[in-house]
Amino acid sequence: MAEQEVTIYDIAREAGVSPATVSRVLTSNARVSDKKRELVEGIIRKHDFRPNAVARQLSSSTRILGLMTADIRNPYYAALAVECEKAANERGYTVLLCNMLNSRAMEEAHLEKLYAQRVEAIIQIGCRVDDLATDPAYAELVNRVTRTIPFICSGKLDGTEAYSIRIDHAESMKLVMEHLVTLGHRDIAFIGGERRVQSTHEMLQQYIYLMGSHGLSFRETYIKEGYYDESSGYNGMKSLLDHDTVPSAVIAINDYSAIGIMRAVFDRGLSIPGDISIVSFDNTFLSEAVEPKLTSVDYNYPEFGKTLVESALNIIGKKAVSNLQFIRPRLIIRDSSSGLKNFHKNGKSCQ
Amino acid sequence: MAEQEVTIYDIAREAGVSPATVSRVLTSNARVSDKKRELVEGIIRKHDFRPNAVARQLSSSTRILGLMTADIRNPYYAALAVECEKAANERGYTVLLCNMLNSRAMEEAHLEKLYAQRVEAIIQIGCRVDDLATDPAYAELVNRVTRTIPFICSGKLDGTEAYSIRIDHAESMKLVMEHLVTLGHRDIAFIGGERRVQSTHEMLQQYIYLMGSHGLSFRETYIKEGYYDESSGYNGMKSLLDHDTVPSAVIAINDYSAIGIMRAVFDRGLSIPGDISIVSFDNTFLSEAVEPKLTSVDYNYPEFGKTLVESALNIIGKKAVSNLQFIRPRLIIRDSSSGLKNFHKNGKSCQ
DNA sequence: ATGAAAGCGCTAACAC
DNA sequence: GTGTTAGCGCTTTCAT
Repeated sequence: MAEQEVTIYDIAREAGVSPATVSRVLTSNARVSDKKRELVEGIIRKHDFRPNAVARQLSSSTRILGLMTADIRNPYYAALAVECEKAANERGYTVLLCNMLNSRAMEEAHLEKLYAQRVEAIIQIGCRVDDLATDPAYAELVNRVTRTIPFICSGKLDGTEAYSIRIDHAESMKLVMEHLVTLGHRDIAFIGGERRVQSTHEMLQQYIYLMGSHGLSFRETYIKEGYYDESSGYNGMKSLLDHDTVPSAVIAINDYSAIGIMRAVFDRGLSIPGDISIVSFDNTFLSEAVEPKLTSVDYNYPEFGKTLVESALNIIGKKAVSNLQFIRPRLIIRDSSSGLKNFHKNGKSCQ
Repeated sequence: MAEQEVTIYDIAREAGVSPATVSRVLTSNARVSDKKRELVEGIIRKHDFRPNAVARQLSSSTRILGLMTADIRNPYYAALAVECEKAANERGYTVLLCNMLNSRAMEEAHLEKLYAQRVEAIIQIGCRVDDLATDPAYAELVNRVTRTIPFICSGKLDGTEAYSIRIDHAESMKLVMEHLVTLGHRDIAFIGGERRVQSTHEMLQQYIYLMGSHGLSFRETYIKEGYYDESSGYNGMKSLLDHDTVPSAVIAINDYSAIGIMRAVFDRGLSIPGDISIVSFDNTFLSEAVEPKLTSVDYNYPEFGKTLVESALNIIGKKAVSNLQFIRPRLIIRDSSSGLKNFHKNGKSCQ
């Protein structure tokens, strides 16, 4: 450590050329004679010189994208964040990842930070942008940002110029419901999620609508609101088993809560999918890590990430981008769902 | 979008003061008269001015820490990365997070990037620094970096000036073995992990040693090498059940592979911990998400993250920091381990 | 306490 | 093709 920084000027002096020439071989934005190019490249190699990215960013563009996620420890966000990063890297961009950890204060702090950093666009996945009712204070902050920086999110922000690239949650629910109805299920419950969250709201609405349109009887008690974690699933399912007619199929708000639901089912000595079918959303690695493997709705993370990043870059490049785009979900059918009354499927009466 | 950037000069002109004064109120590094301070602050607020962080970084320090992790989608790295970020934020630092996605090419690319970005220190968790045998090419690259930037890692890098803050894996294994031996287990298997990885190597060695020191008979076939995922656990356990005397306890290389091991056990109609006890490492959220909940070794992520970051900051601040520090593991006892021959613990014969 | 001015390390006109 | 020069937006001596 502790060594004088080598700069472009040192290289230039040693090569007997101007700093501009060194810059040219570095960026290859202009032609330089082979002779000088090789000379300069040699000296750069000799000193292991790496141009200061901060200085570069100050005089040209930063080529940095800001990515704000709710909580990277959640597999859903981790999967999507990684895909965004891949897509960005492919286009020569770096991603500055911020974790909001479900704190509204951090959310604002990170937005400010990314703005100060003059990233070229900000992509936000989760948190305020997922609210059913937009927080006016946050909208105002975003409006400040969008005066100079494109803002793309996975949800919506009423009263702002935010671009939205979101999952078609109604379509997701439709895939799930049709799958279950086709299998013969008529008593279908929905566990987990908060109504104040846009996506959950849409799913809930679609769930109720489809129960009706399929001629199934809708019961308010078949909806168990909660959060998005294991214990929400467990508690929701437990209360369903305690106080109600047992449904033949359960829709979990996500994979994680499905794990809790499964635990509650097993606790009662019931089997999956023999006694109860379970279907979830997100299709994270958890879907394949549990037994039976979960039937789950997939959002095509590589494409989702790519769409977010490509849209950001197109907006930066002044190309026309639709304000609202949808990601088409698809159902991945595994072992947690099966036809009604299909007991003892594998010749086992328990587990 | 598209609006002329407001700079410190604009603020200065409007306030009738010099740019230096505006800078002073921004940084509060020097005293400014209350009168001018309030005047300037008013104008800053009026324009919602935020100083350009890139320009700041160029003229003073960046206050950025580079964090390289193997794969953020792995709950272990996610947990640790988040704690590092928290610790850094508390000290006024920003974290630039890089995902190596288990690719050696990305690992080098990210190291170069962080170097170019002139981060004040680089923390690497996972990948090359976890290898038993240091990759000389990577060591050389790191040596280049450490000429100007402190490098801290979770493993080791022979022949470099890297600081090491690592888990005491031998101690981890000791905790696990003593727990199992105390419960009466004598046939203990070890599933998952690669020998070429330093941590696995240490655990394996300690496992063999402790089998001996406890007078238990060691069988080579009780060691099933693999990777660190669910299917490694599943396949390892399956082969154990197929070809060998069934052990009464299994040590899993991590939570994720433990899930696979559990699946293989259940597939055979055996119970946990009734027939087989399972203990794992990492204590990620998965330990609590499965049934039965896993007994697992915890690494105190908040403290681990804090130690990494504090050490980095101390090195930056030229304070004395030990080249090698250890994180003390602790065992979290849950439901997947119990006394030998404790069948039908909960009155259930199955599941 | 405050202003003038010199960087920080690089890029990009502009001139030759 | 190549060098000169003026920024990019801020911080920080150095005077006053």
